[in-house]
Amino acid sequence: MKRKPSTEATAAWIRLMRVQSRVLDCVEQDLKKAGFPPLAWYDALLELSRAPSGELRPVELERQMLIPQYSTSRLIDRLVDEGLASRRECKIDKRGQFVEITEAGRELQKRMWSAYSAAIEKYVGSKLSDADAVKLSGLLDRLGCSCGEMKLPPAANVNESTPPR
Amino acid sequence: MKRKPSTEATAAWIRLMRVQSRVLDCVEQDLKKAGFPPLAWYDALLELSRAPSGELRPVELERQMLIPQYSTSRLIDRLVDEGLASRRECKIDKRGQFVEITEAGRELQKRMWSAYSAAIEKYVGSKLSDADAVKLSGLLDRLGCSCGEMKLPPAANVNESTPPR
DNA sequence: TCAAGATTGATGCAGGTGCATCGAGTGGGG
DNA sequence: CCCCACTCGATGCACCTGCATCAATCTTGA
Repeated sequence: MKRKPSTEATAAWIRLMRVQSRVLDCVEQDLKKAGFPPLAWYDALLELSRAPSGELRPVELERQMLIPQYSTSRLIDRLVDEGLASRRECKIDKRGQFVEITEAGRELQKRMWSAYSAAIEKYVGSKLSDADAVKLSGLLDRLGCSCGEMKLPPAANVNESTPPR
Repeated sequence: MKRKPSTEATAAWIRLMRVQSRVLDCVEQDLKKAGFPPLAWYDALLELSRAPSGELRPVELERQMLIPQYSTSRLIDRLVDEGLASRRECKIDKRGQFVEITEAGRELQKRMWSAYSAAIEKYVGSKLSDADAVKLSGLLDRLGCSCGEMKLPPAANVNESTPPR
C-alpha cells in the first residue's frame, strides 16, 4: 500500500534540509573566518550594485531577496551604519526612499565575491560535475513552484569576479 | 577560460539555498497553522521516541540532530516546560542526565507526523516522481560529505504513521 | 473633493541562536 | 592518590528574527 509521501520523497526532503544547512554553514563559516559579514549583506550589496544607478527602493530589494519587509528594513540599517549604503529620500513618493550603495559597499561586495566563490567551488563545484550540477538545478527547480525567475548574469564577457544571483 | 566555480555549480548553489528555504518555510507555516510547534521539536521527539527506552543523553540527541550543544540544552528546556519530556539524573555519570519522552510527547509526535507528512507530500512528493526523488537524494548526498548516516526506518511493516529521519 | 483603503517603511516586544565561559564531574598518568 | 585535561550540560550576553502594529503617504472611487 502506498503511503502518502513515499519513502523516496521523504528521503529527498530530509537530504534537502540537512545538506543545505550543512553546506550553508560551511560557506558562512569560511566567510566569517575571512573576516566578512554574513551572506545576506553580500546579497543586498549585489542587488544594489546591479541596479541601474546603484540604488533601489527598499521594497524592490525586498522582492529581489525574498525576505520579509522588516528584515529588509533592518538589514539596510546595518549597511548604512557601516557606511556601505546610504538612504536618499524619494521625491516622487514621500513614503518611500532610495537606498544607494556607496563606493565602500561596491568594494566590499567585490572582495566578498572572491571568498564566496572560492567557498562555492570548495563545497559545491568540486563535488559535482557541471552536468550533475545542471541535473540538480533542474530537480530543485521543480520544487520551487513560483520561486521567481532567478536570472543569471547577462552572460556577457564574464571572466572573473562574476557575482552570482 | 574556466571560472573557478562554474556557472552550473553556482546556479545549483543558488537553487539549493532558495528552494530549501522556500520549501522549509512552507512546511513550517503549515505546521504552525495547524497549531503545532516548530519542526525542531518534532525531530527531538522522534529521536527520543525511537531510543531504546524512550530516553537519550542530551549529548546523543545533539549528535543525532546535528545541532550545537547549547541549542540542544535549550530545546530540552522547552520540551520539559511543556511536559513533553522529563529529565532524569544519570546515576553512573553525575555530570550527565537522561531525557525521557513522556506519553504526551509521544502523542504529540504522532499527531505532528500526520500534518508533517501531508506537508512533505504537498511540497515535495507531489512535485517529483519517486525516481526523481531518488536522483535528487543521490545528488544531494554527494554534497553532504561526511554528513552522517541518516538511516531510514528499519523498513518493517511500515504502513502509516511512519516518521522520517 | 474627500473619505476609505492600500502601500511604504519603522519599531516594540518576545523569543531563538551563536559565542564564550562556567561549574561540576570523570578519568588517566605520574 | 592527586592533579590536569577533558567531557557534560547550563547560562549571560549580544544580536537577529517573526509578529503585530504604527504613522505617513498615496490612490481610488463616489
